[in-house]
Amino acid sequence: MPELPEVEVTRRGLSASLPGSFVKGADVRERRLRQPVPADLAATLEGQRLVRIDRRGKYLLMRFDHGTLLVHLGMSGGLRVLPPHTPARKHDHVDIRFEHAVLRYSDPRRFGLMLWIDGWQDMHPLLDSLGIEPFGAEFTGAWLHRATRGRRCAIKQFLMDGHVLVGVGNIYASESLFRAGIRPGTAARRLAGTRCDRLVDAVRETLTDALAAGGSTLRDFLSADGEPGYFQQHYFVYGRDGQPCRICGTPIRTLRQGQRSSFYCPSCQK
DNA sequence: CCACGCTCCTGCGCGC
DNA sequence: TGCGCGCAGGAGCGTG
Repeated sequence: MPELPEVEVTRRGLSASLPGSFVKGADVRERRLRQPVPADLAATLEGQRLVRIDRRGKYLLMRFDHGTLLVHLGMSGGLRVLPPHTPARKHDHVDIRFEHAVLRYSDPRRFGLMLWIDGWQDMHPLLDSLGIEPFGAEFTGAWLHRATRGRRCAIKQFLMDGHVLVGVGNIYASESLFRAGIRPGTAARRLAGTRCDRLVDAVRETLTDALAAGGSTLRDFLSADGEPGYFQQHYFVYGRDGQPCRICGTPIRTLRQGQRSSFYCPSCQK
């Protein structure tokens, strides 16, 4: 499932070939995503040049001459650059046709999103309330310590709250907490300053490693050129219930938090 | 403001 | 071999 590293890998992949190209047309085969794909998307995009691609959290912001195509990959979404006239398969919902390539959006579970915003000012409710970026200067131990004061929720759920911090989903939340030596069920407000420092470092390291490995994958994710990422081979705890901790050998345990599975080592994490 | 649970959707793995 | 079931999950939204 695309988390921040996968989205960033996609952004870089697309940015290598598409900017500067003009849209010849678009084909929307399935409009029913999280919100409906605009009915007039093809008419809107036709003739516009793709200038560049930005990212905010897990949203991709494709900057065209007159506005921004906002794309979220949801759970199972992917964007790929393909040769013109490549036949569409099941779940290939949207094509944006450029002169020398087609940008294809596929999303079996249709949790993704594709919306048009006029201009480049990112005036959209979905973007207004997003939290801070994990690679931004604001994200420090001091910030985390302050932000968690009074919060009774578990630190794992706090990390995954996109209105606080963007880009950390279920997989990397578990992985980051393992690296920081903090149990996922710990109440956010009980973290002392030094543990906040350590957690901030762990989040950055986890995301950096995932990015360097090309993003992770469960089953669905392919980067922009169609190559799967390989970070999943490096998971310390995610999906490893009952298997020995890679550090100390203690069996990894699982925990249900807010309808999500968390994984942790009862020995390495306190 | 905060915490929590529900919802969207499809593919896969499991048990029988 | 096939069927039905439960699970996976980002994030908005409604409720208390």
